[in-house]
Amino acid sequence: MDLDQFIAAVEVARHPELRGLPVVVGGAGDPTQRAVVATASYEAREFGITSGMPLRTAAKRCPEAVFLPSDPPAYEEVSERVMLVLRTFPVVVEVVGWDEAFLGVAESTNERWEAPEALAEDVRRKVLADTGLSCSVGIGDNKLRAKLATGFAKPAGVFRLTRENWVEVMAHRPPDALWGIGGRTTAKLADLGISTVGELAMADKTALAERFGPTMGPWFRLLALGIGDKAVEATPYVARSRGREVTFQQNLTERSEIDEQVVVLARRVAQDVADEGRPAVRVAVKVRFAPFITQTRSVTLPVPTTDGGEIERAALAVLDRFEHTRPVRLLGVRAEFNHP
DNA sequence: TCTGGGGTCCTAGGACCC
DNA sequence: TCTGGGGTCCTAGGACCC
Repeated sequence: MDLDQFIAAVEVARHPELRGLPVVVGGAGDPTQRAVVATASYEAREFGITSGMPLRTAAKRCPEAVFLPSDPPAYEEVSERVMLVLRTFPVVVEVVGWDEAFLGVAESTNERWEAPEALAEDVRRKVLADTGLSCSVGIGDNKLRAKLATGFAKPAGVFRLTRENWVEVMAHRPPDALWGIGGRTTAKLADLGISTVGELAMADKTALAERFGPTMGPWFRLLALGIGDKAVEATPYVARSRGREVTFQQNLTERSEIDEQVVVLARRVAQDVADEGRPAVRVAVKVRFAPFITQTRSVTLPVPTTDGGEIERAALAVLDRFEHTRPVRLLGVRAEFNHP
């Protein structure tokens, strides 16, 4: 299940007068600031506005669009309501993000599998009735195919992608149509003479391993064959890390100011670590220098800790290891936990 | 089109150890 | 004399996803 234009839909739901207008949500809602589009309404997408695009660009494409600030707590709350609706069905629910979840239905034990479309439509109807939000449902014989199917189901529809129609639907598409292959890998594959999912499915395993490593190479081929996990897990997920980062509207040039901001971030991270109740084993600092040069440095703590002072000191020590020669555009601090 | 913030996982080289 | 083999940990960066 994937909610349609989720963030924009939440905003339109609480500002009904915006229905039918191009709505763009992102940053502080000010298109002159450094920020990107979180979600654009379908009306805004008509103007070529897409997620991840700088707000400034979006404003150029559609000056009359309504720009709204991003309000994560509001989206979190609505998301939780949707997930509660999903849990009223006889399915295993695995939450993937604010706007997505896998619904696990056992083929052999659930008569609904005979007509998964009927279940899918029930889900769509109940989500809409109980939350006012439109969603799309993809049906698949594994998670990869179900996930990709939601894309073909959009907006407000249902689509079934299984072993039966995989080749017909996917073989002619570029590799980045797959979930887990992006633009970078698609470009590298093109260098190997592979430009479609069908070609990737038939590619030489050894050649892929040589180019992309022993895990990724063969995995890409499996993706192209439509092979993937079937297990839908309801168990709450355990974080591997917690981080905070901020892009400054004006680059920082004073070292004292940079130190101050790292302390602010480290204290927030320390609070998150304390809330998590598990000790941090490693602290990483990210610096994006002007114009857009991103570097990270990190340290394994001598002793795992939840102590804010320790995390703060570690972050400052790591910050000191960068070569500070350019203005700073972004700072980030991240704490890592031991694997659960 | 001057490019957010929150994450995850993989890779590869060097250190270090036996 | 001119160089083992395996394993683990640490670190930086890349790629991807929502």
